[in-house]
Amino acid sequence: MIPVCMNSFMCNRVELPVKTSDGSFMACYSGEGLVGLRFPGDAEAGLKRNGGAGAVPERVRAWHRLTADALGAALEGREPRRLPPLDLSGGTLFRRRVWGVLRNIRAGRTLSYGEIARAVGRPGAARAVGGACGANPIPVLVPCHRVLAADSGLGGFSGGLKWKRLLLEREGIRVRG
DNA sequence: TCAACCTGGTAGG
DNA sequence: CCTACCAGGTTGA
Repeated sequence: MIPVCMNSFMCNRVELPVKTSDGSFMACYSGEGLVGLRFPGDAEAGLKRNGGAGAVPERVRAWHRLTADALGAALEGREPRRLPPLDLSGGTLFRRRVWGVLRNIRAGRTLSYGEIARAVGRPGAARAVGGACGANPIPVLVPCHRVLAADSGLGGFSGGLKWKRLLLEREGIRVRG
């Protein structure tokens, strides 16, 4: 018997919109959980494979409800009470470690890229941490926006710095500039 | 092997 | 405070 799926990258994916007061986000699910979240307007229609070909499994709909609730809370600057399972298997070991640290930064708090580098045992890898943040497939819920430069500067944000500013603002964090 | 990155630290105006 | 510069870890091509 051939396994149906050895890794999430090979699996069919389902994309569902999350309507919020800040626009319509797009959530993407694998067989393991939420694999991606895109900001409103982000084209990148990439690897979607469901194509409306079938009904969305109940399990995925349940995850999606959790996603919608969590995103709603996060956009208000609150800590989501519950998250759907996150499928972060698409990342390298280093990146998954970094994302793990990100998930432990609570709303209203921040860390610097260098601090995270030290936290994962790679003191000199601050820049690589930036790369890992940029590769984060689930922004907002995996809060890469809570990472600032060592001088408290804003740093970067692949989703657009306006979003980073907005998210930090909602959490009551003032950024210089 | 190489260049691209969401860096950090130092040195100089 | 600001610009210039470079060492630096990880990744994907």
